[in-house]
Amino acid sequence: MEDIDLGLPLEYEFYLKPTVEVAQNLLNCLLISETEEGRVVGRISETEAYTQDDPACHAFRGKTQRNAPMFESAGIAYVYLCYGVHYCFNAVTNHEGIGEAVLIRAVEPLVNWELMAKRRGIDPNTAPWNKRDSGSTTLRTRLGNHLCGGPGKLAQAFGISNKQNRVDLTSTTELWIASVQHTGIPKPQIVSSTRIGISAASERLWRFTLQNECFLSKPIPPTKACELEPIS
DNA sequence: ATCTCGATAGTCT
DNA sequence: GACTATCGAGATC
Repeated sequence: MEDIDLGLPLEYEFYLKPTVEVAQNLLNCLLISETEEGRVVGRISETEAYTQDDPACHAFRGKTQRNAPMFESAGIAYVYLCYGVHYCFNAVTNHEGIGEAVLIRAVEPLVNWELMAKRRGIDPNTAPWNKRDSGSTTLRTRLGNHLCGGPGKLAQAFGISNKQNRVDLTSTTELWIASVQHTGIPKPQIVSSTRIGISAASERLWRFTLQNECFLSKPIPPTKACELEPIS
């Protein structure tokens, strides 16, 4: 169970590409956290891109103490506290001096569900939502989404806090991202939608997921009715 | 399934 | 002083 192939850590150059491209390329890559408590691994299933010319980006109005890591080296972590309670984990992209990053919004738990559940304060055996229902949603999906289906949740499950701000994600010491196949996902499999909780720049469809993905922070909005085939 | 609402604290105007 | 890249509980359909 613990002996899955972790591949190789993504290199500095991976994060230098345009931020929107990096956000798409990060899908299906592995997020790995190693602490004294143990190692946890997840498969990245939802990302969002934030560029400096984007009103929704923390760096839009220039560098401040909080967003400074976004302007630093590509491939480091940018972690910040949101709503006073939750940490959000980003991978910094683009060259130094440009404030851009990719928010990791959801992962599929792969290794050490037990530790993730412990950190999330969940008892997998007695939690009330831990019941098979009559729908298509499986137990595994529901548990996975409770563990890591959202930026705040996955940060907690992976033991990420402001202590991980600026950690080098290309180094396999504490927190890193790895790719099993360096080529990434074929573009047609990628679905883009509006970013969650963002009102500015709503025309930028920079939330990225894969088709048929079930480990998500929120469902993908239904396709517009006019784009659907009529039902005969 | 979809909604509303409150908690909470750091950041920026 | 007014936000906020969220979460979970509780209400309602």
